[in-house]
This record gives sequence, structure tokens and C-alpha cells, in this order.
Amino acid sequence: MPESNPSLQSAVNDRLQSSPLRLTRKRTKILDALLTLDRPESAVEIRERAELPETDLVTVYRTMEAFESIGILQKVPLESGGHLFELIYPGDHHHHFVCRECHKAERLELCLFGELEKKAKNLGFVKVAHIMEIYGLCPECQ
Amino acid sequence: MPESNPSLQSAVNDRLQSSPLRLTRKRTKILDALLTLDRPESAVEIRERAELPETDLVTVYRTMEAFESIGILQKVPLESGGHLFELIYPGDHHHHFVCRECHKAERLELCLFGELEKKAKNLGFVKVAHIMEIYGLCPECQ
DNA sequence: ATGAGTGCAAATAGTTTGCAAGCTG
DNA sequence: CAGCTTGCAAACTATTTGCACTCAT
Repeated sequence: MPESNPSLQSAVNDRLQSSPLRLTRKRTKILDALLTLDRPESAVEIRERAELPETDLVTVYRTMEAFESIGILQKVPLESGGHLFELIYPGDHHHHFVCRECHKAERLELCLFGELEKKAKNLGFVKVAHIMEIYGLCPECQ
Repeated sequence: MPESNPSLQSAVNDRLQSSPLRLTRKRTKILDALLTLDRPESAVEIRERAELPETDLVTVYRTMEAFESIGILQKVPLESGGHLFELIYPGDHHHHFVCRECHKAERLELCLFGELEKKAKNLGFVKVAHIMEIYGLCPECQ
């Protein structure tokens, strides 16, 4: 069980404080679970980590949406069409090498957003977003 | 209606010939439709283009899968979780700026596969694949 | 108390699977 | 004529929506 990162925790808490979001008991538990993750995880896994087996998944999804809306969480797309979720420093974002089996993820310290966004704007695109993920089988899952 | 690209057509045909896939009437129509596309499109749109409104979507999906298996077609993931499809030169692949409204897509002449694959393999990952797409609203859809 | 958060049920979108029947090389 | 291809129906996964109820601030 990984340690939670104190500075991520405080950054995220600060952002939550200054947001209109309400910190309910369930959200607190979900947040705690997210803080202990060392990799992006699915809504189902996050609910388990939060020890909220009775809680409807819709609540987890809505919490993910809420956290994402204030920039403290990002979605990681999977090949299958599903998603994983992870906390981020407010406004930050990054990409991964993700094991398609166990979801082990290594962070990719490389993002072309600046470059891509510029190119996109040259083409007249607005509201630009992007995804980039690398999938494979990690050593343990081979 | 865009012209089909003759050299893409012949490259794709060659690959089909040397494959175990059967070229049925439906597949031929689907292939023709794909050749006229100037952007990736959805399974539903492709069925329409192929003038096969009666054909079950499952057939379109299976054809996409078959074409992808011989490296002449690639899937483009959407933010929504759905996919678009497009023909590619055998074994090739590329990324896009995709309008999330109308699916207009500009090709992105930039792929980090070499670099990313090397990094992934250094991490012990195998069977590496990756996605990279840029989404936005194109000038017409704003 | 007021509006945000939650649960339940149901719907949705996109895609996949199983199996019997039809066609192609 | 073997086996790939197709259709139909059904299942499926991940996620979303509507609405009434509950709770946090």
C-alpha cells in the first residue's frame, strides 16, 4: 500500500476548499482512496478502495466528474473504451505506459500539448484536448 | 465526394489478395466506401456510404476487424468511447486532429512510436501499442 | 432551507458473442 | 465442400439520465 503524497494531498485539498463542491463522507472516502493509489484505476476499483461496496457506481462516476471539473483528476482512456482515473495536481496532466492486464502504469514525462495545440489552432480548431497513452503488457503480466 | 487514392487502393488490394480473407460482395462495397472517405468514419456512416442499409452492423464491425487484422485499417478512438475507422497503407499508421462534432479530421504528421516503443521496452513492456489523438471543434462547427 | 449529493431504476451507445445458415475459393 | 462470412438475437460493458429523497453548509 503506497503512501499518499502529502503535497498532492494539500494541493488537492486547497483546490477543493476553494471550489463550490461539497465534501461529503463518501467523497472524502473516495478522495482518500484516490490519494493512496499509485496508478490510475477504474471506477469499480476506486469504490472498493474507498470501502464503499454499497455505494452506487453512479456516485463514483459523479464524483469523478466533479473532481475532474475542478482540475484535480484526469481520465485515462483504455483501448477497450473504458477509463481509469487518477488525481493530479490542479490543472496538471500527464500520460502513461499502461499495462492492459493489471493497469500498472508508468508515468510518461513527455507531453506535446503546447505543440499540438498550436498546430490545432492553426487549423482553426478550438476547445482543444488530446489523449496519448501507450499500452502493453508489463513484465509481471507477460 | 473525394477521389479514391489509386495507390492506396492498389496497396490495399495487394494486401487483401495475399491474405486469407474472402472478398465478398459486401466487403467489396465496404472497401469501396472506405476508399472514398476523406476522413475516418463510424461503422454506421461506413455502412451508409457502402449503400448497405440492410446489412447488420455486426458485419461492418467484423469487416473492420478483419481489415485491421491484416494491417490495412486503423481505429481512431473518440473521447466518447466510440471509434472511427479508416484505411491505411499496409502496416502504416498515423494520428489526427478530429472535430468532435462533425468528425472532420486533419492528419497529424507526427508520431512518436519509435521513441515511445523504446521507452516502453526499457520498462519491460511488450506488445506495445499507443494512441494519440487531438480533439477540438473545427472552424465550421464552432 | 436551499441547493448539492445520492440511490434506484432504467436507458443508452457502442460493440461483441453464439449459433445456424449461406456463400466463396 | 470446408470453412469463412453473415444475420439475428441477445448479452455486455461502461457510463449516463431522471426523479425523488437526503444531507451539507
